Amino acid sequence: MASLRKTDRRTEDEAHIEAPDLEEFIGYNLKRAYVIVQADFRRALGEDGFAPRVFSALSLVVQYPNVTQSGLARMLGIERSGLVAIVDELEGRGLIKRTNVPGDRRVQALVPTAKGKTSYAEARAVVRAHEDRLLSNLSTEEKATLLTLLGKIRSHED
Amino acid sequence: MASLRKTDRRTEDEAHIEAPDLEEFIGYNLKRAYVIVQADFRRALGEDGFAPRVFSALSLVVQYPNVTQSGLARMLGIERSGLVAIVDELEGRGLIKRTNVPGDRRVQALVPTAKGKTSYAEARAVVRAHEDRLLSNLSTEEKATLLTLLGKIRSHED
DNA sequence: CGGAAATTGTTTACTAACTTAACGATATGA
DNA sequence: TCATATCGTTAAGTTAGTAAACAATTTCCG
Repeated sequence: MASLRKTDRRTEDEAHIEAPDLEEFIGYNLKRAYVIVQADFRRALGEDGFAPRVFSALSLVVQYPNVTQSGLARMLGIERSGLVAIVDELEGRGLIKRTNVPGDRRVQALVPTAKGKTSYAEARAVVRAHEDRLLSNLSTEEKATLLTLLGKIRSHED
Repeated sequence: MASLRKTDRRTEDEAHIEAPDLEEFIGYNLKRAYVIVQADFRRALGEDGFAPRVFSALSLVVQYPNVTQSGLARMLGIERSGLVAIVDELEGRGLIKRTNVPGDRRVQALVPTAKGKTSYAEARAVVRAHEDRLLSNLSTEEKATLLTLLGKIRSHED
C-alpha cells in the first residue's frame, strides 16, 4: 500500500481503492445460484410444466388439504391477491378445487383432486431428478448443510 | 400405514400419499432465503438507495474500470439490452461515464467517476452491515461454507 | 481487396411475478 | 348492534427481466 504514513488515514483519492468484491456478498451469490436452479427447474418441467410457484402451491394443497387461500398465501409468503392466479391455474387444470366451507361463507378451502394428487407425485419425481442432477457435485451431507444454512436465513421470515 | 400386505405395492389411491415436503427442495429454500435477503438489502439501502442489481453493476465497474457494456452484462449474467437501464441510472446519478474507446467505435467503456467510487465505498459498507446484521445467527465459518456451497451451484453458470 | 458475418449498444414490445388499494360479502367482538 | 376485521377478488402499477430487431461498426476469409 503506497504512501501510508503513521496512521490508517488515506487521501481522498485512496479512500476507495480497496479491492471491491461482489463475490463476497451472500446476497449476490444467493441470487446467482437461485437463477440457475430456477432456470433448470423450468427446463426440467418443460414448456407446459408447472412454474416453480405453481408447483409449490400444489405441493402445499396436497400436503394440507382444505387449506384456505389466505392460509396458503401466508405459507408461501405472498399476498392473497397474488395467489388468485396460481389457484386459478391449478383449478383450470383440474388439479385442485375451491370448495365451500360450511360455517364460514367467506373462505374457499382448497382440496386436491385425484388427478391433482397423481400429477403432483409425478412432478415431484421430476423435480427431485432435476435437483439430483443439478446438484450432483454436492454430497448428501453438503446438501443437508445447505438446507440448514438456508433455514437459518429463513428464520427471519415473518 | 394401513392395508399394506406383503409388498410395497399400494392401491392407486394410496400411490400418492407419501408426505410431500416442499421444505426438502433446495430450490424452494433458495428462493425463500433470497427473498428475505433481498428485502433486507432494500430496507438497508433505503428509498433512494441502489437496487441490488444497480449496486452489483457499480461494484463491477469500480472493480473493472473500462469494462464494456457487453462484458458487464456477461459478468452479471443478463442480456445486453437489460443492462442499458442500469447503466442509464448509474450515469444519470453521475456515478459512471460511458466513454469512447479509440480503436473500436462500437463499444462504450464504462468508467466510475470519483463520486461513483466514493458512493460505492459507502454503499458497500451499508451492504456489509446489512449482511452482518441479517446473518448474525451464522458463524463466520458457516458463512464461508454457505459461499462455498452456493459457489458449487454457480459452477453451472454459462 | 470486398463482401459476408459478427458484435455493440440501443429501442421496442413483451412477459412473469409480484405489490397496493379498493371492493362486496361475510364474520367477529365490544 | 355496530364498528372492525377477514376472505377472495379485481384493477392497476412496479420490477426485472427477455427476445427481436436495428444501425453502426468491426472482423473474417476467400
